[in-house]
Amino acid sequence: MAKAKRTLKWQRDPEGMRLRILEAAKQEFSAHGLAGARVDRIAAKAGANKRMLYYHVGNKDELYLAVLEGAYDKIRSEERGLDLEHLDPPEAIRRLIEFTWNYFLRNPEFLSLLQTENLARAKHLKKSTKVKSMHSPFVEMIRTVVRRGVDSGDFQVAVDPVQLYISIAALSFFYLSNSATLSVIFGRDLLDNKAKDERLAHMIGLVLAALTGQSAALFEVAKAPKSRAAAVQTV
Amino acid sequence: MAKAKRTLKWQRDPEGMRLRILEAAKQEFSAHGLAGARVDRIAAKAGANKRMLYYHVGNKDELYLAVLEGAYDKIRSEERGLDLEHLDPPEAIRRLIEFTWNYFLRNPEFLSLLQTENLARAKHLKKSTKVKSMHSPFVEMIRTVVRRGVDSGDFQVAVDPVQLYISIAALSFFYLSNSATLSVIFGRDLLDNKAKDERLAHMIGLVLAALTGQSAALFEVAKAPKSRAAAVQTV
DNA sequence: ACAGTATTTATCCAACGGGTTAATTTCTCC
DNA sequence: GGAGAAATTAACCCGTTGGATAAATACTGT
Repeated sequence: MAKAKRTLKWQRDPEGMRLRILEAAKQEFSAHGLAGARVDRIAAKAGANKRMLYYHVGNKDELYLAVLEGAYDKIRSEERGLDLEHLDPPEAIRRLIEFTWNYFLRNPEFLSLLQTENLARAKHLKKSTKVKSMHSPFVEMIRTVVRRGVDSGDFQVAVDPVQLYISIAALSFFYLSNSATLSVIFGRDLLDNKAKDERLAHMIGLVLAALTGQSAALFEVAKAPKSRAAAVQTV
Repeated sequence: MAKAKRTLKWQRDPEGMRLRILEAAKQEFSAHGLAGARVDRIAAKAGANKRMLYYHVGNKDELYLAVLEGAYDKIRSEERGLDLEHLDPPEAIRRLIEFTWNYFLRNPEFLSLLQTENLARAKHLKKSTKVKSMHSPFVEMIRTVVRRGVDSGDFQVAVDPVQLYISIAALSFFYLSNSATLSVIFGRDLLDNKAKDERLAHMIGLVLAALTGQSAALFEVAKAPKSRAAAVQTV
């Protein structure tokens, strides 16, 4: 009784509320896409009233854009924390692939949001000056790493850093974002631990083999006796 | 007058109608996703009445599944038409990459549909026994090509064919399906002809370099004089 | 303590959207 | 040539949904 009095009817918490709204919106948009997302569900998940969304962020589209900007902001921030410049080039590339893979694994909503935004042909992203100014540090990182690798003789090729960046992202992104349909097609779970480990090893092997020309050392199997090669490959 | 009499009010054409409905539905679902698609728009695009959709195909979900099944059917059919078994292994892989790239370019709705279905975690695909039974011939193709390549000494590695298949698809798929956001992020059009040519060359170079270990021959730039290497790379 | 403002709640509503019902027209086969 | 089935049209139904309005409640500074 006395307690009920202390917690009157509600407390003010604008910042907390805004964060809860954005978090709820992120979940809702990534789970259902833009058209499939329900404003009422976002409000409910945020423990709020629907009116609050409009008060603190804006209408559905503005809400969506805020979520998208937040997602880019987050990955850019983590990317900046990765220091690859001083590693030897093959190790730097390996770390880059591992980071990308793990980031996507840890943030599946990011993948969904990008898929959704691309379905919309980046209509919203184009309007966001904020995101346009958030350049990934990876392109320059890759450029210098590749240059160093070529100079040191580790790498055989001076590959376009943008292409390489896209390729590294692609190898992880597609596997994870399309794992649902791929798992059905192949009739096996691509997301169990064994499959994930194999995928990471494959991606690292593929990219490093291409750059260094040392296929043998990077994929498990080399030009070993054929019988053994056949045995080791995982299928 | 006499003519107007001949074309009374409408003609019967169940097969044609069904096809027009499915084509319209494909466009609508790929342009707007499942939740964003509008049944009325599909009807209008098909030059039909909304009731016709339900009469000839079913409700929205069934319509969507029919479209999805049609999309898989089409790509599997074209895949079967590709005969790579008798080519020498590097050439076979090159053709495989080119086919994948061009198929995705020619059928952007296929990409969108897959994105949409993955956003839905393959909920509909799982219910389709039809699609589950449509195995891609590429996995076995790749398996034998890789085996031949290893035996002949063209390839240094016996890579898992499923992994390679996914990787080849990934390199094209991600680039194209995410070209809208990537173009904004990089501030350049990834779909103009020059960019597309470069992308195809990059993908072929990457995969073949990894398999053969001959990076130099495959990417444009080798361990040439550094100044030249820097000049040639595109960025 | 109280006036003014920021924050939150409780309703409401008009448009939309998927789906249905019932009537109408064309075709086919006897 | 007409009866019955197949195909198509037109109109309607009703729950949902994004968004708006207005009133209530909790802070803040003075």
